[in-house]
Amino acid sequence: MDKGWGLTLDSDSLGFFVNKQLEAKRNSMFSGVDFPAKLAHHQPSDTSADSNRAPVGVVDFFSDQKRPVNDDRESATVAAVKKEDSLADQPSRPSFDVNTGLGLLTANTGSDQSTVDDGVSSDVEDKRSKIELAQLQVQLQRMNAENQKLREMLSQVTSNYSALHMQFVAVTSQHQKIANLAETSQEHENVEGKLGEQEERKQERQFLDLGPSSATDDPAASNNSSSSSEDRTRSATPQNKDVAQFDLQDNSSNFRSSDAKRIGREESPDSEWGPNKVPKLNPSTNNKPIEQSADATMRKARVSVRARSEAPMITDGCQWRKYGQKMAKGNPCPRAYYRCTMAVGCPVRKQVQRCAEDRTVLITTYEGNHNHPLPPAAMAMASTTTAAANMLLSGSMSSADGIMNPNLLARAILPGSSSSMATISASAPFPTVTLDLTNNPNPLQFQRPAPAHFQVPFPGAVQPTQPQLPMPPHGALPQVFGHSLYNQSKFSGLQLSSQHDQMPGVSASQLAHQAAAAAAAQLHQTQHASLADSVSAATAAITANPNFTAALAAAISSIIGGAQPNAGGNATGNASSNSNNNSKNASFPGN
DNA sequence: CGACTTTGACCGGCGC
DNA sequence: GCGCCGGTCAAAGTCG
Repeated sequence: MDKGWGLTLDSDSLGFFVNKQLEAKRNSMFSGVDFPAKLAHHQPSDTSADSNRAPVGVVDFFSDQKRPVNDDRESATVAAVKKEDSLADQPSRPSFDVNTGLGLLTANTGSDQSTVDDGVSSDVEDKRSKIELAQLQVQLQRMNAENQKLREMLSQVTSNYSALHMQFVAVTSQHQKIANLAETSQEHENVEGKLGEQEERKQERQFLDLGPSSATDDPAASNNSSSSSEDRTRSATPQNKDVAQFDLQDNSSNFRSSDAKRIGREESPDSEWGPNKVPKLNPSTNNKPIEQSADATMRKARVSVRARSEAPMITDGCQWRKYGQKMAKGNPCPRAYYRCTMAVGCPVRKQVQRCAEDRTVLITTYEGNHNHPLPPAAMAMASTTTAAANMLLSGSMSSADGIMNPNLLARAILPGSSSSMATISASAPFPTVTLDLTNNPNPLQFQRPAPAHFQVPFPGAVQPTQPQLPMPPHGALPQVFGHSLYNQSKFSGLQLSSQHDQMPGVSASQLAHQAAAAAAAQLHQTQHASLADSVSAATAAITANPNFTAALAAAISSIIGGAQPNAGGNATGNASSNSNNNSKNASFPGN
């Protein structure tokens, strides 16, 4: 697939369509002047046709430089045309110039220098060449304008599609939620009728435990709770109640207002993490334990990022507080537990552990959604992880019956021989999207994306029909989806236009955000037929661009703080905590 | 002194 | 029921 013209949609049908249109335009445009097809539209997989079209003596100076962005080819073509134009008046000129590619236009004119006499005929030829060149320039300009329009159209269409898709997901989720609530509510009331008040409360608590953690009837009863940490006390802050959480609390809050009143500490952030807080199934209530279990599992969606780093922790723009460290089985390196401290009661936590096989690989697992505004640097990572979680969760809806078939997903992710791009594991306790950014031997190579490693394990064959999509509180995803493709095309441009983050007016965080946007959009697109290609494109966007890689120090986590200093000081104003952590984490796993 | 890390204890789930 | 294991708590220690 042609990656040219800044459209890196790969197998995306829309991009394919647009590229085909562009190709048709180019072919028709240059058909009369015998313009080398490769120059107009480099297509490595179709060299035979190109060679037939290319005149003798033409040097395809792009054939050995498979650069990802063809905008430069356009400009190079125009430059060549202009330069040729300037040289047209010279009495003698080389048949072609390997360095400048001027020979292309020499051949394009169709004039044979060896057979053209000096004098009048030569002047006529020159004038004719000038005219043709002028026409070519006009046509090139027109083509560029049309290309730009097509890009904008593509971006707009993609944006509209993303918006519609998100609306569809939201509406479907709402419908399913209502249906589930109606069903469970009816069963619940039946149970209530049979039990005494105390037993009733117990039942409710058990039901509500599916959402937030241990709900209590009153403050006195809360003392009976097995744990009453200050975190949980803080978590009772009202802000949590309005936050779109990742958890079953939506169900609980929507269940009945009277029930909500009995919840002393609903939406405890601690409830969102850890098997200890995993919803307890109550066999007596018989509330479709399978569905609820799967539902809870979906809400435990995690995004794991594997990246090489000597630093103890990746710098992702957020502030984290370490609250525990454990030795995990099967790994000599301890696992560290961090909690987001940028806002009181933020439910986001992460685990950091070095890979047992390769201790240079740092595995960072995120879970939950921030309930507070994020700095741009953190926004990039949050957008990416949220998008990945969205991809994972909404992927369960891609099938007609709403049940995720891991095999189908596996085939979608692993089409044929490209299985090295992604794997699926069903062994993880929680649905996890694993972004493996460690296998990138040559970040300068773009044409073959670095292997993306997407693990989308689903512990059970039956998945809930409605994942509770975690909507990013920071509201980054809409923009992410809306401009993803265009942004991604920009990345390629960055690779060519600047070698060391010298893009004027573009900060590292902006680059990171753009990168995250592209990655997020690509992740989002993985719900569709072009899953593997989208994944590869997203990963390519992440890994291919060295500037981008540096900029992503605060984002996708292929960029690591500490040992690999962040580009431009990481562009994160809140990295003090992390740097502090780095300095203090002398006993960090693997160090 | 506040924020953070360390680290042993604790808790609940799960498998045998 | 017991032990293992992952995750969390919280007191003590450290640091700026």
